[in-house]
Amino acid sequence: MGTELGKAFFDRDTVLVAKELLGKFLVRKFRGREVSAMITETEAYDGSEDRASHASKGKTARTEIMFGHPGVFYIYLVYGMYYMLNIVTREHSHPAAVLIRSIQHYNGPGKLTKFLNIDKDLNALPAKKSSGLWFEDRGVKIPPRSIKKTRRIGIDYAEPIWVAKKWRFFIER
DNA sequence: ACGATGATGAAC
DNA sequence: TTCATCATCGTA
Repeated sequence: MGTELGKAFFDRDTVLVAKELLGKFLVRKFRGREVSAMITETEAYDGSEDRASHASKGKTARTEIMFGHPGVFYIYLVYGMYYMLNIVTREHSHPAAVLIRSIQHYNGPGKLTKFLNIDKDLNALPAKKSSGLWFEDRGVKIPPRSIKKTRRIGIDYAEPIWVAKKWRFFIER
């Protein structure tokens, strides 16, 4: 079908990875069924200085995954009911990740994880077929002019300099 | 505008 | 051990 994205893809600049994930496919194999959808919206969280990032609290039981190897899923529960899907970027010890905010036909990070049956069971697993969740390049090219960037969503508690970063990317429809 | 609903991190 | 907060969403 497509080319599976390996560790090297994620071992790069977080903002670049967030941008390049647009147009790539998220593939989920669960209970014998395979479902896939194109990624349409992402957000970058980079470094422990980024006050919008969980990594700004330092290394804790929850956030240590962000300090680990690239290409590993970081999944957590928010508001008691929605799982957020992140993929770790950059080299080991540099905490960073990209939040997958939307896939085609499912707008919103909580809705896409529900649709793809993604929960904490996948937390800390690498993005590869044997994990049941992975990324594929299927040759879709998103023209640069149709990539929009804005501030990130739901992080207004952070300091203005971090709120102002235009690290949310999406494909204009 | 707000409540659902539970894990997390910080305070005590 | 308690408390406020939260990378959201559906209903209003």
